Amino acid sequence: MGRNKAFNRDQAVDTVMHLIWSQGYQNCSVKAVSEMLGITRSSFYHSFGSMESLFIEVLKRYYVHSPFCAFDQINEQSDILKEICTVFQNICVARVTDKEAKGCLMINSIIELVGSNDILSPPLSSSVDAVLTRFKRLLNAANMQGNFSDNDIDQKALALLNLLIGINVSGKFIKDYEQLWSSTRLSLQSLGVYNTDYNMT
Amino acid sequence: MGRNKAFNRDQAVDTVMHLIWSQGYQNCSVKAVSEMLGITRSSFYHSFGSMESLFIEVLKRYYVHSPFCAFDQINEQSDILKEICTVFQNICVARVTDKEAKGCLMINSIIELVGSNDILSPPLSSSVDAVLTRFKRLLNAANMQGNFSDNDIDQKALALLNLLIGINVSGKFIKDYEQLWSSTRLSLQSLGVYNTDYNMT
DNA sequence: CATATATTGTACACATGTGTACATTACTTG
DNA sequence: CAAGTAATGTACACATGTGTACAATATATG
Repeated sequence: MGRNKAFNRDQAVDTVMHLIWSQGYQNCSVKAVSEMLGITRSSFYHSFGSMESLFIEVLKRYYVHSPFCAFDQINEQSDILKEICTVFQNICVARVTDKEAKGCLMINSIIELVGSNDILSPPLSSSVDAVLTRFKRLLNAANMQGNFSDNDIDQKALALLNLLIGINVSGKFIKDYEQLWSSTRLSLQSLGVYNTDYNMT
Repeated sequence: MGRNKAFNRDQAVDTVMHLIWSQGYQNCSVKAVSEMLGITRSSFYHSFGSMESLFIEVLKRYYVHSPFCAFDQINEQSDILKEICTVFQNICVARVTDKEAKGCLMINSIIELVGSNDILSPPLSSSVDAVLTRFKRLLNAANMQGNFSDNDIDQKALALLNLLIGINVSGKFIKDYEQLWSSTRLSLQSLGVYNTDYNMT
Protein backbone atom coordinates (compact mmCIF):
# COMPACT_ATOMS: atom_id res chain seq x y z
CA MET A 1 0.00 0.00 0.00
CA GLY A 2 1.18 3.48 -0.78
CA ARG A 3 3.28 4.94 -3.52
CA ASN A 4 6.15 2.98 -5.11
CA LYS A 5 9.75 3.96 -4.61
CA ALA A 6 11.19 5.80 -7.57
CA PHE A 7 14.52 4.02 -7.09
CA ASN A 8 15.76 0.53 -6.40
CA ARG A 9 16.83 0.38 -2.80
CA ASP A 10 19.23 -2.51 -3.27
CA GLN A 11 20.87 -0.81 -6.18
CA ALA A 12 21.08 2.39 -4.16
CA VAL A 13 22.85 0.67 -1.27
CA ASP A 14 25.27 -0.74 -3.80
CA THR A 15 25.95 2.66 -5.33
CA VAL A 16 26.52 4.20 -1.92
CA MET A 17 28.81 1.32 -0.99
CA HIS A 18 31.05 2.09 -3.93
CA LEU A 19 30.90 5.80 -3.23
CA ILE A 20 31.93 5.42 0.40
CA TRP A 21 34.50 2.85 -0.64
CA SER A 22 36.26 5.22 -2.96
CA GLN A 23 35.68 8.52 -1.18
CA GLY A 24 35.54 7.55 2.45
CA TYR A 25 32.59 7.85 4.78
CA GLN A 26 33.18 11.37 5.98
CA ASN A 27 33.39 12.60 2.44
CA CYS A 28 29.92 11.40 1.59
CA SER A 29 27.31 13.98 2.55
CA VAL A 30 23.60 13.32 2.52
CA LYS A 31 23.36 15.99 -0.15
CA ALA A 32 26.00 14.43 -2.40
CA VAL A 33 24.67 10.90 -1.94
CA SER A 34 21.09 11.96 -2.59
CA GLU A 35 22.10 13.75 -5.77
CA MET A 36 24.07 10.73 -6.92
CA LEU A 37 21.03 8.54 -6.35
CA GLY A 38 18.81 11.04 -8.12
CA ILE A 39 16.53 11.46 -5.11
CA THR A 40 15.81 14.37 -2.80
CA ARG A 41 17.24 14.56 0.68
CA SER A 42 13.70 14.27 1.85
CA SER A 43 13.44 10.83 0.27
CA PHE A 44 16.87 9.92 1.56
CA TYR A 45 15.92 10.55 5.17
CA HIS A 46 12.61 8.84 4.61
CA SER A 47 14.21 5.70 3.18
CA PHE A 48 17.40 5.42 5.16
CA GLY A 49 16.89 7.46 8.31
CA SER A 50 20.45 8.74 8.47
CA MET A 51 23.87 8.29 6.96
CA GLU A 52 24.92 6.23 9.94
CA SER A 53 22.15 3.70 9.55
CA LEU A 54 22.69 3.54 5.79
CA PHE A 55 26.36 2.92 6.41
CA ILE A 56 25.58 0.01 8.71
CA GLU A 57 23.48 -1.42 5.89
CA VAL A 58 26.36 -0.82 3.49
CA LEU A 59 28.73 -2.59 5.84
CA LYS A 60 26.61 -5.71 5.85
CA ARG A 61 26.40 -5.59 2.08
CA TYR A 62 30.11 -5.04 1.78
CA TYR A 63 30.97 -8.01 3.90
CA VAL A 64 29.80 -10.24 1.04
CA HIS A 65 32.26 -8.51 -1.29
CA SER A 66 35.03 -8.31 1.28
CA PRO A 67 38.31 -10.12 1.64
CA PHE A 68 37.02 -11.21 5.03
CA CYS A 69 34.08 -13.07 3.62
CA ALA A 70 36.14 -15.57 1.67
CA PHE A 71 37.44 -16.96 4.95
CA ASP A 72 33.89 -17.94 5.86
CA GLN A 73 33.57 -20.00 2.69
CA ILE A 74 36.49 -22.24 3.52
CA ASN A 75 35.45 -25.85 3.75
CA GLU A 76 36.84 -27.26 6.96
CA GLN A 77 37.15 -30.68 5.34
CA SER A 78 39.61 -29.35 2.76
CA ASP A 79 43.23 -28.36 3.28
CA ILE A 80 42.45 -25.39 5.45
CA LEU A 81 45.88 -23.83 5.46
CA LYS A 82 46.11 -23.99 1.70
CA GLU A 83 42.68 -22.41 1.43
CA ILE A 84 43.74 -19.59 3.69
CA CYS A 85 46.77 -18.98 1.49
CA THR A 86 44.60 -18.91 -1.59
CA VAL A 87 42.38 -16.26 -0.07
CA PHE A 88 45.38 -14.13 0.84
CA GLN A 89 46.66 -14.53 -2.68
CA ASN A 90 43.32 -13.44 -4.10
CA ILE A 91 43.40 -10.38 -1.91
CA CYS A 92 46.82 -9.46 -3.28
CA VAL A 93 45.45 -9.79 -6.79
CA ALA A 94 42.40 -7.69 -5.94
CA ARG A 95 44.41 -4.90 -4.35
CA VAL A 96 46.96 -4.71 -7.11
CA THR A 97 44.31 -4.86 -9.80
CA ASP A 98 42.13 -2.05 -8.46
CA LYS A 99 43.30 1.05 -10.33
CA GLU A 100 41.44 3.28 -7.89
CA ALA A 101 43.48 1.80 -5.04
CA LYS A 102 40.42 1.84 -2.83
CA GLY A 103 41.71 -0.80 -0.45
CA CYS A 104 39.24 -2.55 1.84
CA LEU A 105 36.14 -0.60 2.82
CA MET A 106 36.02 -2.17 6.25
CA ILE A 107 39.64 -1.52 7.11
CA ASN A 108 39.47 1.98 5.66
CA SER A 109 36.42 2.72 7.75
CA ILE A 110 37.97 1.37 10.91
CA ILE A 111 40.83 3.77 10.57
CA GLU A 112 38.53 6.60 9.67
CA LEU A 113 35.87 6.08 12.30
CA VAL A 114 36.87 3.86 15.21
CA GLY A 115 37.65 6.13 18.10
CA SER A 116 35.82 9.15 16.72
CA ASN A 117 32.35 8.02 15.66
CA ASP A 118 30.45 6.61 18.61
CA ILE A 119 27.67 5.10 16.52
CA LEU A 120 29.81 3.37 13.93
CA SER A 121 32.75 2.24 16.06
CA PRO A 122 30.90 -0.73 17.63
CA PRO A 123 29.70 -2.39 14.40
CA LEU A 124 33.12 -1.86 12.82
CA SER A 125 35.03 -3.23 15.78
CA SER A 126 32.79 -6.23 16.05
CA SER A 127 33.12 -6.97 12.33
CA VAL A 128 36.84 -7.34 12.80
CA ASP A 129 36.36 -9.30 15.98
CA ALA A 130 34.35 -11.73 13.90
CA VAL A 131 37.25 -12.16 11.51
CA LEU A 132 39.58 -12.78 14.39
CA THR A 133 37.23 -15.41 15.76
CA ARG A 134 37.04 -16.94 12.32
CA PHE A 135 40.83 -17.16 12.10
CA LYS A 136 40.96 -18.84 15.48
CA ARG A 137 38.39 -21.36 14.38
CA LEU A 138 40.20 -22.13 11.15
CA LEU A 139 43.55 -22.47 12.86
CA ASN A 140 42.06 -24.75 15.47
CA ALA A 141 40.51 -26.88 12.76
CA ALA A 142 43.82 -27.04 10.92
CA ASN A 143 45.38 -28.04 14.19
CA MET A 144 42.90 -30.90 14.48
CA GLN A 145 43.74 -31.95 10.94
CA GLY A 146 47.27 -32.32 12.20
CA ASN A 147 48.55 -29.88 9.63
CA PHE A 148 50.50 -28.14 12.30
CA SER A 149 50.76 -28.10 16.04
CA ASP A 150 50.26 -24.89 17.84
CA ASN A 151 49.19 -23.80 21.24
CA ASP A 152 49.41 -20.12 20.38
CA ILE A 153 46.34 -20.06 18.20
CA ASP A 154 45.18 -16.69 19.50
CA GLN A 155 48.48 -15.00 18.80
CA LYS A 156 48.69 -16.53 15.38
CA ALA A 157 45.14 -15.49 14.54
CA LEU A 158 45.92 -11.88 15.39
CA ALA A 159 49.15 -12.14 13.42
CA LEU A 160 47.09 -13.21 10.42
CA LEU A 161 44.71 -10.30 10.95
CA ASN A 162 47.64 -7.90 11.11
CA LEU A 163 48.92 -9.34 7.86
CA LEU A 164 45.50 -9.02 6.28
CA ILE A 165 45.30 -5.39 7.31
CA GLY A 166 48.87 -4.74 6.23
CA ILE A 167 48.47 -5.97 2.68
CA ASN A 168 45.16 -4.19 2.26
CA VAL A 169 46.90 -0.94 3.07
CA SER A 170 50.17 -1.64 1.27
CA GLY A 171 48.14 -2.41 -1.81
CA LYS A 172 47.45 1.32 -1.96
CA PHE A 173 50.98 2.16 -3.01
CA ILE A 174 52.50 -1.19 -3.99
CA LYS A 175 50.98 -2.00 -7.34
CA ASP A 176 53.33 -4.81 -8.26
CA TYR A 177 51.69 -8.16 -7.70
CA GLU A 178 54.91 -10.12 -7.40
CA GLN A 179 56.20 -7.81 -4.68
CA LEU A 180 52.99 -7.85 -2.66
CA TRP A 181 52.31 -11.55 -2.94
CA SER A 182 55.85 -12.77 -2.34
CA SER A 183 56.11 -10.83 0.89
CA THR A 184 52.67 -12.04 1.94
CA ARG A 185 53.67 -15.59 1.12
CA LEU A 186 56.83 -15.15 3.16
CA SER A 187 54.81 -14.00 6.16
CA LEU A 188 52.38 -16.89 5.77
CA GLN A 189 55.24 -19.32 5.39
CA SER A 190 56.99 -17.94 8.45
CA LEU A 191 53.82 -18.37 10.45
CA GLY A 192 53.59 -21.97 9.29
CA VAL A 193 50.49 -21.39 7.20
CA TYR A 194 52.06 -21.54 3.76
CA ASN A 195 53.80 -24.73 2.74
CA THR A 196 56.29 -24.68 -0.14
CA ASP A 197 54.49 -27.70 -1.54
CA TYR A 198 51.56 -25.46 -2.37
CA ASN A 199 53.74 -23.95 -5.04
CA MET A 200 51.65 -20.82 -5.43
CA THR A 201 52.92 -18.07 -7.65
CA MET B 1 60.16 44.29 9.17
CA GLY B 2 56.41 44.34 9.21
CA ARG B 3 53.87 43.41 11.82
CA ASN B 4 54.50 40.47 14.17
CA LYS B 5 52.47 37.27 13.98
CA ALA B 6 49.83 37.09 16.66
CA PHE B 7 50.45 33.35 17.03
CA ASN B 8 53.37 30.98 17.25
CA ARG B 9 53.69 29.20 13.95
CA ASP B 10 55.49 26.17 15.36
CA GLN B 11 52.91 25.76 18.06
CA ALA B 12 50.16 26.14 15.47
CA VAL B 13 51.57 23.36 13.29
CA ASP B 14 51.69 21.19 16.38
CA THR B 15 48.07 21.93 17.24
CA VAL B 16 46.97 21.17 13.71
CA MET B 17 48.98 17.96 13.71
CA HIS B 18 47.07 16.72 16.73
CA LEU B 19 43.78 17.86 15.24
CA ILE B 20 44.33 16.05 11.96
CA TRP B 21 45.69 13.08 13.86
CA SER B 22 42.54 12.64 15.88
CA GLN B 23 39.93 13.84 13.39
CA GLY B 24 41.44 12.92 10.05
CA TYR B 25 42.51 15.30 7.32
CA GLN B 26 39.22 15.58 5.51
CA ASN B 27 37.47 16.48 8.71
CA CYS B 28 39.65 19.52 9.29
CA SER B 29 38.30 22.54 7.45
CA VAL B 30 40.16 25.79 7.09
CA LYS B 31 37.37 27.38 9.07
CA ALA B 32 37.59 24.90 11.95
CA VAL B 33 41.37 24.96 12.06
CA SER B 34 41.51 28.74 11.95
CA GLU B 35 39.03 29.01 14.80
CA MET B 36 40.99 26.48 16.83
CA LEU B 37 44.14 28.51 16.29
CA GLY B 38 42.31 31.70 17.17
CA ILE B 39 43.14 33.35 13.87
CA THR B 40 41.05 34.43 10.91
CA ARG B 41 40.91 32.45 7.69
CA SER B 42 42.57 35.41 6.12
CA SER B 43 45.61 34.92 8.34
CA PHE B 44 45.48 31.21 7.75
CA TYR B 45 45.75 31.53 4.00
CA HIS B 46 48.39 34.19 4.41
CA SER B 47 50.55 32.04 6.69
CA PHE B 48 50.00 28.57 5.30
CA GLY B 49 48.76 29.03 1.75
CA SER B 50 46.41 26.09 1.83
CA MET B 51 45.40 23.08 3.87
CA GLU B 52 47.41 20.85 1.57
CA SER B 53 50.64 22.73 2.08
CA LEU B 54 50.04 22.94 5.82
CA PHE B 55 49.46 19.21 5.89
CA ILE B 56 52.77 18.55 4.16
CA GLU B 57 54.38 20.64 6.87
CA VAL B 58 52.48 18.65 9.49
CA LEU B 59 53.65 15.40 7.93
CA LYS B 60 57.29 16.43 8.26
CA ARG B 61 56.68 17.41 11.84
CA TYR B 62 54.86 14.20 12.56
CA TYR B 63 57.63 12.04 11.25
CA VAL B 64 59.68 13.01 14.30
CA HIS B 65 56.88 11.73 16.55
CA SER B 66 56.13 8.72 14.43
CA PRO B 67 56.72 5.03 14.92
CA PHE B 68 58.68 5.17 11.68
CA CYS B 69 61.19 7.60 13.01
CA ALA B 70 62.53 5.31 15.71
CA PHE B 71 63.86 3.00 13.03
CA ASP B 72 66.12 5.79 11.82
CA GLN B 73 67.68 6.10 15.27
CA ILE B 74 68.88 2.52 15.34
CA ASN B 75 72.61 2.32 15.72
CA GLU B 76 73.91 -0.07 13.12
CA GLN B 77 76.73 -1.10 15.43
CA SER B 78 74.28 -2.43 18.00
CA ASP B 79 72.19 -5.57 17.82
CA ILE B 80 70.01 -4.38 14.99
CA LEU B 81 67.39 -7.09 15.17
CA LYS B 82 66.92 -6.56 18.87
CA GLU B 83 66.59 -2.83 18.31
CA ILE B 84 63.94 -3.42 15.68
CA CYS B 85 61.99 -5.57 18.11
CA THR B 86 62.23 -2.90 20.77
CA VAL B 87 60.76 -0.32 18.42
CA PHE B 88 57.89 -2.63 17.54
CA GLN B 89 57.30 -3.22 21.22
CA ASN B 90 57.24 0.50 21.89
CA ILE B 91 54.69 0.93 19.13
CA CYS B 92 52.47 -1.67 20.78
CA VAL B 93 52.72 0.23 24.02
CA ALA B 94 51.96 3.54 22.34
CA ARG B 95 48.91 2.23 20.50
CA VAL B 96 47.45 0.48 23.49
CA THR B 97 48.11 3.44 25.75
CA ASP B 98 46.45 6.07 23.56
CA LYS B 99 42.91 6.34 24.88
CA GLU B 100 41.84 8.26 21.80
CA ALA B 101 42.94 5.31 19.64
CA LYS B 102 44.27 7.72 17.06
CA GLY B 103 46.63 5.20 15.50
CA CYS B 104 49.42 6.47 13.28
CA LEU B 105 48.83 9.75 11.47
CA MET B 106 50.83 8.67 8.46
CA ILE B 107 49.10 5.34 8.01
CA ASN B 108 45.71 6.90 8.66
CA SER B 109 46.38 9.53 6.04
CA ILE B 110 47.57 7.01 3.50
CA ILE B 111 44.29 5.19 3.72
CA GLU B 112 42.34 8.41 3.69
CA LEU B 113 44.15 10.17 0.87
CA VAL B 114 46.28 7.94 -1.34
CA GLY B 115 44.32 7.33 -4.50
CA SER B 116 41.96 10.25 -4.04
CA ASN B 117 44.05 13.33 -3.28
CA ASP B 118 46.46 14.05 -6.11
CA ILE B 119 48.50 16.59 -4.19
CA LEU B 120 48.98 14.59 -1.00
CA SER B 121 49.34 11.08 -2.39
CA PRO B 122 52.96 11.54 -3.56
CA PRO B 123 54.43 12.80 -0.27
CA LEU B 124 52.53 10.11 1.63
CA SER B 125 53.56 7.29 -0.65
CA SER B 126 57.16 8.38 -0.63
CA SER B 127 57.19 8.59 3.17
CA VAL B 128 56.31 4.93 3.32
CA ASP B 129 58.76 4.10 0.59
CA ALA B 130 61.40 5.65 2.80
CA VAL B 131 60.44 3.29 5.64
CA LEU B 132 60.63 0.34 3.30
CA THR B 133 64.08 1.42 2.20
CA ARG B 134 65.06 1.84 5.82
CA PHE B 135 63.93 -1.69 6.62
CA LYS B 136 65.93 -3.05 3.72
CA ARG B 137 69.01 -1.22 4.91
CA LEU B 138 68.60 -2.46 8.48
CA LEU B 139 68.02 -6.03 7.38
CA ASN B 140 71.03 -5.89 5.12
CA ALA B 141 73.16 -4.56 7.94
CA ALA B 142 71.89 -7.31 10.24
CA ASN B 143 72.77 -9.74 7.50
CA MET B 144 76.32 -8.39 7.45
CA GLN B 145 76.48 -8.75 11.21
CA GLY B 146 75.81 -12.43 10.56
CA ASN B 147 72.74 -12.31 12.76
CA PHE B 148 70.84 -14.13 10.12
CA SER B 149 71.25 -15.13 6.54
CA ASP B 150 68.68 -14.03 4.06
CA ASN B 151 68.53 -13.43 0.38
CA ASP B 152 64.92 -12.30 0.49
CA ILE B 153 65.60 -8.98 2.12
CA ASP B 154 63.07 -7.12 -0.01
CA GLN B 155 60.27 -9.51 0.80
CA LYS B 156 61.11 -9.47 4.46
CA ALA B 157 61.25 -5.68 4.53
CA LEU B 158 57.76 -5.46 3.09
CA ALA B 159 56.60 -8.13 5.52
CA LEU B 160 57.86 -5.92 8.35
CA LEU B 161 56.06 -2.93 6.88
CA ASN B 162 52.85 -4.92 6.65
CA LEU B 163 53.28 -5.89 10.28
CA LEU B 164 53.92 -2.29 11.23
CA ILE B 165 50.78 -1.18 9.46
CA GLY B 166 48.79 -4.05 10.89
CA ILE B 167 49.55 -3.33 14.52
CA ASN B 168 48.98 0.38 14.08
CA VAL B 169 45.47 -0.40 12.88
CA SER B 170 44.75 -3.28 15.25
CA GLY B 171 45.69 -0.99 18.08
CA LYS B 172 42.46 0.85 17.35
CA PHE B 173 40.32 -1.95 18.71
CA ILE B 174 42.74 -4.19 20.58
CA LYS B 175 43.52 -2.34 23.74
CA ASP B 176 45.20 -5.21 25.56
CA TYR B 177 48.95 -4.86 25.49
CA GLU B 178 49.68 -8.52 26.06
CA GLN B 179 47.49 -9.55 23.15
CA LEU B 180 48.94 -7.01 20.73
CA TRP B 181 52.56 -7.47 21.67
CA SER B 182 52.57 -11.26 21.87
CA SER B 183 51.14 -11.58 18.37
CA THR B 184 53.60 -8.99 17.10
CA ARG B 185 56.42 -10.85 18.78
CA LEU B 186 55.24 -14.06 17.19
CA SER B 187 55.31 -12.44 13.75
CA LEU B 188 58.76 -11.02 14.37
CA GLN B 189 59.98 -14.35 15.66
CA SER B 190 58.55 -16.18 12.66
CA LEU B 191 60.34 -13.80 10.36
CA GLY B 192 63.59 -14.46 12.20
CA VAL B 193 63.80 -10.98 13.64
CA TYR B 194 62.89 -11.76 17.22
CA ASN B 195 65.11 -14.14 19.13
CA THR B 196 63.78 -15.84 22.27
CA ASP B 197 67.02 -14.83 24.00
CA TYR B 198 65.80 -11.22 23.90
CA ASN B 199 63.27 -12.23 26.48
CA MET B 200 61.01 -9.25 25.90
CA THR B 201 57.69 -9.08 27.67
C1' DC C 1 59.70 59.64 12.80
C1' DA C 2 58.36 58.31 8.40
C1' DT C 3 57.89 54.51 5.37
C1' DA C 4 57.89 50.09 3.69
C1' DT C 5 55.92 45.78 4.68
C1' DA C 6 54.23 41.81 7.14
C1' DT C 7 50.27 40.60 9.37
C1' DT C 8 45.51 41.00 10.62
C1' DG C 9 40.46 42.32 10.10
C1' DT C 10 36.21 42.91 7.57
C1' DA C 11 33.26 41.93 3.99
C1' DC C 12 31.60 39.82 -0.07
C1' DA C 13 29.64 36.26 -2.99
C1' DC C 14 29.10 32.06 -3.26
C1' DA C 15 28.64 26.71 -2.57
C1' DT C 16 27.68 23.03 0.35
C1' DG C 17 25.46 20.93 4.08
C1' DT C 18 21.76 19.64 7.76
C1' DG C 19 17.15 18.31 9.33
C1' DT C 20 12.49 19.14 9.47
C1' DA C 21 7.63 20.46 8.25
C1' DC C 22 4.02 20.23 5.35
C1' DA C 23 1.95 19.75 0.94
C1' DT C 24 1.54 16.73 -3.00
C1' DT C 25 1.45 12.65 -5.53
C1' DA C 26 0.67 7.86 -6.73
C1' DC C 27 -0.47 3.31 -5.57
C1' DT C 28 -2.84 -0.56 -3.13
C1' DT C 29 -6.31 -2.65 -0.71
C1' DG C 30 -10.86 -2.98 1.00
C1' DC D 1 -13.56 3.86 -6.77
C1' DA D 2 -12.65 5.69 -2.37
C1' DA D 3 -9.63 5.91 1.52
C1' DG D 4 -5.55 5.19 3.60
C1' DT D 5 -0.74 5.31 3.14
C1' DA D 6 3.95 5.29 1.43
C1' DA D 7 6.86 7.98 -1.19
C1' DT D 8 8.15 12.31 -3.21
C1' DG D 9 8.59 17.50 -3.72
C1' DT D 10 9.11 22.11 -2.03
C1' DA D 11 10.53 25.29 1.17
C1' DC D 12 12.48 27.05 5.28
C1' DA D 13 16.02 28.40 8.53
C1' DC D 14 20.09 27.67 9.59
C1' DA D 15 25.29 26.28 9.95
C1' DT D 16 29.45 25.46 7.74
C1' DG D 17 32.69 26.10 4.23
C1' DT D 18 35.68 28.39 0.40
C1' DG D 19 38.72 31.95 -1.46
C1' DT D 20 39.55 36.52 -2.44
C1' DA D 21 39.82 41.67 -2.24
C1' DC D 22 40.83 45.52 0.09
C1' DA D 23 41.25 48.17 4.19
C1' DA D 24 43.38 48.59 8.74
C1' DT D 25 47.14 47.92 11.87
C1' DA D 26 51.51 47.20 13.84
C1' DT D 27 56.56 47.16 13.67
C1' DA D 28 61.32 47.18 12.15
C1' DT D 29 64.66 49.66 9.64
C1' DG D 30 66.45 53.57 7.22
